[in-house]
Amino acid sequence: MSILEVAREAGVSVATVSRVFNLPDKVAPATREHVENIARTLGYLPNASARTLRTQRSRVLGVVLPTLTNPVFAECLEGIAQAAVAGGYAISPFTTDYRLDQEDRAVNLLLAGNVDGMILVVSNPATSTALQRLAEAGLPYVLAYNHHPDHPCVSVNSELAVTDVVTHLATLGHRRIAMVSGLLSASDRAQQRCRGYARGMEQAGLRAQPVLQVPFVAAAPEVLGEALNSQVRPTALVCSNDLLAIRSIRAAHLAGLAVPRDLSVVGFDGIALGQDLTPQLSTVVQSNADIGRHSVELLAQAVASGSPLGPDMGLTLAHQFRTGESCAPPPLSLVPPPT
Amino acid sequence: MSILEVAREAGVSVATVSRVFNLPDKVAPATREHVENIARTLGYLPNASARTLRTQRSRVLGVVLPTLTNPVFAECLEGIAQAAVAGGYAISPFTTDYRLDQEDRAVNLLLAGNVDGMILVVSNPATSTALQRLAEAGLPYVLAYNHHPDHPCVSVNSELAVTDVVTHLATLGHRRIAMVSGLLSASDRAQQRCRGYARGMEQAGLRAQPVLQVPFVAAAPEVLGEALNSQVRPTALVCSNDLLAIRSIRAAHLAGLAVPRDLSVVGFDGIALGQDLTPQLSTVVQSNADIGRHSVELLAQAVASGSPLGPDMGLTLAHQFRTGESCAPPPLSLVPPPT
DNA sequence: CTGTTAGCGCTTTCAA
DNA sequence: TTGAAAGCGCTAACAG
Repeated sequence: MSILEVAREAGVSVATVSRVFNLPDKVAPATREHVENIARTLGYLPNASARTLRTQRSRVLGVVLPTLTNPVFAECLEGIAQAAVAGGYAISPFTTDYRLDQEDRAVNLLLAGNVDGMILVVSNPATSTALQRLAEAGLPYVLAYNHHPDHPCVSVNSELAVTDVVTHLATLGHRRIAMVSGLLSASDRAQQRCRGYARGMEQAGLRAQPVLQVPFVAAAPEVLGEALNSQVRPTALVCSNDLLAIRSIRAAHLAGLAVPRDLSVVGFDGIALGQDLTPQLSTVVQSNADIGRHSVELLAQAVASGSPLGPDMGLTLAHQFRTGESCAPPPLSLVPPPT
Repeated sequence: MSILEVAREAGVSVATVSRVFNLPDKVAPATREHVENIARTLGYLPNASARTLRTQRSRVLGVVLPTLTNPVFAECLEGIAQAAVAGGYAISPFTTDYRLDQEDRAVNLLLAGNVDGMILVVSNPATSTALQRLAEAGLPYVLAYNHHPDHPCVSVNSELAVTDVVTHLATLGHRRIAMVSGLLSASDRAQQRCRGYARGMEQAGLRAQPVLQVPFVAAAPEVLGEALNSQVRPTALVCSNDLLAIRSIRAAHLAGLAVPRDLSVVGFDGIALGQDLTPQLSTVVQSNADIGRHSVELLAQAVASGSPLGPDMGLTLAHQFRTGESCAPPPLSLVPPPT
């Protein structure tokens, strides 16, 4: 079913059929209706590849993110998908599983695939070779969740958010507050959040503890179990993300501690599920769908204007602390007496 | 950067360059290396749209699913994405939010987008107009999670699985077992699972109760609260999916009931998160990633063979019941005395 | 083993 | 307001 058959059937030229779909105003109303009818009865759908080849515009946005297994990114992708459809774009997502070679591959595939722009969540913008090549390619792109002065980023101020969380916990009376993170090398987000922790502790006049690094999911109970069984165990855990917070709560349970009675736990991301848990997750809420939506909008804008996004075109979205049920004042017995 | 420039630079014809990328064996090794070098230094990437237009093959698979907000589908999409990359395909996902008009739209967009095949999770295969058109279009497609004799489906036997769950609960001593479902009209999955419940109850010689329908997420505490506060409240809840199970546990908590002490709750789907919760979710586990992977493989096979998948080409994957911590024998006080 | 060439389906000047 | 025709970048006969 090509434009040619529609043209023949309608007794007009292919140019006219094309105009009916792309510049309807430039076609006489009668002709237009006629062509539209023929097209409909024939079930004609303009061929996207041909159009892309001709116009050098695919109306497809590439998306590169670590995994859909973490609801943060699933929520974000949902936002991207919605905004894309609304803007007349399709998307082409790739998953990297936090691996740099996969980042590279995805960007290549996308570049060859004629996407009009890309949204990516990279491990580390400062060192990503994929990002480098992309920037050189002159294709519009925007980073989501990352943060870097040389690139347009849509994110929240993670560092500040975590600092505030620590302050909050300190205000509740906590003194031994620990940070739980995934592999620090795996993402700049993790690093920012740890910096926020360090700053928060400093501001509260507390001594920062070594970050509890959970190298992979299954290691959580072990790593945390050890920390929670120590003599001077923390009374509060600041987790770098919600998934980690959920596992920390589990680890606490396995160690015989109740949350929040014996231990407070705070997450980061605001995944929807957090509110359905018992205890409801206390967390830093960012709208993941909005991060996706705004990324699409920036990109659409760049595509329309024909120029890539400058590093200053990024967006820092608002975040907020949601007081759930997983954090409370420390057990009295564990509050050190004033000195 | 087109094939022409590479050809010029390498001093060969475009045909040779094309062969280097598509039929490397048909090119003299020396020429091949030479062209490869030129292509690399020029940063040449073959244009996917042009190739698609010429070959009528896009190496893109369309995906239509309800939402990424439910980890079931996010896990499935992750599986799809992985298998697709492995098979040399890109994917183009659309989200329908369980709306039929969106299903329709997505299928249209995908049809116009020259995808080589589609994986879809529809509301109801029996009534989906989108599915109808797709089948007529002669494009390979496969349904995931759905179940219907006229279409190739990759799924587990939900009905049987739920029947077994009910049997299990009955064996534990439960008599008042209720079914919790989302809108029954929203999906054939929900209907199958409810049928499984009815059958299980019948087999156990128990009286099936009216299904507790939770029309939308936020309504869970209300609907369930009412049921759980009644005089003859259920001692066990069979939930149509894990998200519903998680909310049911929350609702129980709000109603002052502890799970599993006062109430047993079983889910369906086996989302990864279920194992990190306390209590760990008892659920029917299906490998969502595998459902995605197998769908891709079937589709790839169909594309390779040039013919759509017949209705009998589907796959029923294994499921298993995972005994978590959310189900236990009923409280003794609530077990009716033997008659 | 390599080159020439005809389109794939569409948009877009340019003319009429 | 409409049509004729060029060409986007690529692959695949076909010829050599």
